[in-house]
Amino acid sequence: MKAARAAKSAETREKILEAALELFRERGFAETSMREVAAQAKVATGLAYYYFSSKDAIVLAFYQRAKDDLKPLIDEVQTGKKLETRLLDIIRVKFRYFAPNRKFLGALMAHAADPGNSLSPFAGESRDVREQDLAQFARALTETGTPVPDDMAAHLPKVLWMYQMGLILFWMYDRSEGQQRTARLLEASARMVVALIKLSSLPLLRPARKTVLELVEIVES
Amino acid sequence: MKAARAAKSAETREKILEAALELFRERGFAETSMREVAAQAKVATGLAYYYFSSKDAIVLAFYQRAKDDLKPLIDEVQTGKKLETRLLDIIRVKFRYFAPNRKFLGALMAHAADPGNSLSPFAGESRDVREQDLAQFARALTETGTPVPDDMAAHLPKVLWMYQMGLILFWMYDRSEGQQRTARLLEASARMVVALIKLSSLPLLRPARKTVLELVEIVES
DNA sequence: ACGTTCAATTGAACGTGTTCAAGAAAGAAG
DNA sequence: CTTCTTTCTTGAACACGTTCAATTGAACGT
Repeated sequence: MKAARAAKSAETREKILEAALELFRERGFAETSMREVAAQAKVATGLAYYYFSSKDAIVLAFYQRAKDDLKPLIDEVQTGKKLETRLLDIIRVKFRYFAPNRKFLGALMAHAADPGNSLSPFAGESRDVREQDLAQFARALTETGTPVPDDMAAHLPKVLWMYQMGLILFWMYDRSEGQQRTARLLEASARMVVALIKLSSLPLLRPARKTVLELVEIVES
Repeated sequence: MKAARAAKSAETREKILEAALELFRERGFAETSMREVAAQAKVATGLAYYYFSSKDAIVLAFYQRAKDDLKPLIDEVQTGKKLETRLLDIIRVKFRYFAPNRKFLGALMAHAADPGNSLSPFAGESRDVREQDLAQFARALTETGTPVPDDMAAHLPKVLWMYQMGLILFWMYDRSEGQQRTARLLEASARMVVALIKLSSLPLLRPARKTVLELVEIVES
């Protein structure tokens, strides 16, 4: 029986992942050792490394799972008629989903921020997550019939993705109760982002648009 | 003799700092061990910890020294008549100074990006550095006689500081030869930043300015 | 000169993330 | 059933950042 073996293996992997996430949530990422994770999952230390290539990889696995969990939750919310509503809904769904793990998600950011790591796990592994995010923003733009200048169309989803990432970073640092500061920033900034997109279609603002596009192209090159 | 003792102590500290920076530059931050640093400085491992509370603290010490080194270099350049020239000059001076250490400075960012570290060394220790940066941008604004709306005046230096930090982050990641992408981004973005500041004085744009200010105030609260 | 004091210095020790040689378990092949 | 192969699983071992009890040695009071 090949399937039973694979199932048992997946089960063990899951057991380790759950044990780790539980401890990360309780005690924090840095404060939890791989030995404790293994003990909690009732396996030997080395086995955690058989299933996960590093401690960071565990957080990354959670991140991958989040991608799959979030897909239907976001699809459910891709109904609003206005772009602003869609942006708010998409981002709020993510905040709600990640809320219990808010504190230790920062640990991932910390390592991802290290330029030395650009080739390593993160760039490659998190590509699917980013692709999915981009598709969601692209969908929100087209389905709401938001008019977008031709030269901006290719870049706008990525710009919205960066906007989202900035908000998530702010959210991870946000120590206000219930992260209400992030909530306010989200509302105010989403309004502004949408206003800017609308303004960008005005013929009068063509030079300004070209200037911004120049920046975007340097950043993405 | 008390002074001789203190001088010797400072000398040892300097010896360790130099040994560390040399190895960090050659081999990278993560790839250099504290034992190697101590060996290079010809002292015992523990002594490095007598002078520096952690490995990160060594990079921080370099960062502190940079602040003092940069002060006269930037003063020298605070002469341009136009705000754009000043911004370009100030930021270019920093790039030039940090260039040899570009790769390992990222290591500091990585740890500083961890939300769990907000109370720890970085927030406190890097305050002076930030204060000095803010003062430099404030000086550039006033000495060039740039007209700034009253409600923006208090925030603008910090906004410029954030702009600078964004550029530095981009620069640390920039793998293009001689970081030419950063050079181009700097030029294009500085032009835009200055244009935006000028536009912000137009009475017609008062509502837009208020919107942006609302965001800035949420972020800084 | 002699003991006292305290900054400076040492190297072993701790707990960490990670690796690895060795072994157990489970199918496949004969 | 026996042997071979592949997949899991183990725990000791490694190098790391960091801590610490112990030692040195220079300045000081007497």
